[in-house]
Amino acid sequence: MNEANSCPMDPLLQRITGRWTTYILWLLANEGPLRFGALMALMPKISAKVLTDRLRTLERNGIVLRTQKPTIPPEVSYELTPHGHDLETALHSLHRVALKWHELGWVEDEGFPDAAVTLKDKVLAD
Amino acid sequence: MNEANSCPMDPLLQRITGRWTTYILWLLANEGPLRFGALMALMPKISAKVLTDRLRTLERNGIVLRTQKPTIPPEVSYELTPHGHDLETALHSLHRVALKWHELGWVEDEGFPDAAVTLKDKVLAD
DNA sequence: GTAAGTAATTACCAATTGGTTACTAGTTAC
DNA sequence: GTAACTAGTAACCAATTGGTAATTACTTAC
Repeated sequence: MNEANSCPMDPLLQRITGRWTTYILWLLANEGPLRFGALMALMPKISAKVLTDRLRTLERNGIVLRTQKPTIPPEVSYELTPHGHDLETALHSLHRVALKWHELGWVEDEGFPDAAVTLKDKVLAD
Repeated sequence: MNEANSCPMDPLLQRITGRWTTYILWLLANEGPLRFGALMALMPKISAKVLTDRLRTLERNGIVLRTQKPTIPPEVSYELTPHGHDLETALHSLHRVALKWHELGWVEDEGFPDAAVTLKDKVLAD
């Protein structure tokens, strides 16, 4: 587990992390199956192109299942596969951290309000 | 928590996920403080430029602490801040999934060997 | 007859990201 | 005297990513 080559964490992270990817997984884990349009509505800043790309990749990886009714207009929904459900514990754990940090007033690229204590470099005397 | 605006998951994920970022956090969580060179050795494919960038961002966000001895040659090491330690439970949970999927033979962009069951689109009759 | 609704895909362009090479500093070992 | 050691930084270029607008298909409502 000490060499990147043999550590299974790296390939996993490459596929489930990244802009939007983990958030999509969290939404599916937390809310259950969602239609394409519902996912778009839950992520106002994402474009259809990127959402499609992320869902296709997750599908290829066996993490998300796509279900379509070939009607017009089409109705397509997405849910976690049985394997995808393996991620739920970790996602809920991350969510707990998110809530905690939110309460603490954590801000992106500014850190925590108590930053004076934790943010600065430590410089050890020579 | 249903609107992306108000959901604290999105800002958290934006800062701790992404190529290499989560893996760096996992290494620091799992192995303790590590020097720059040790991190490079554990990630043969990362470049110094990218590693520096990821560490700087994590530092700005109060998740990683940088400690330097101003000697020559310099000695710099990185560790999780107290807040950074909040992520340990989630990271270990992800690691458990990584081990399980690895055992199941999961392959990036090919999914699981039992893909026939989970990978294909479901098409519901009209 | 015309517009709306859904889940995309395509093409094109702009922005962001990442790779590579060279360079730095002061001490120690050869 | 010269090379190695460490943790970067800067400059430049190539590759990847993402945004936007246009388009599709058929049905239903106005």
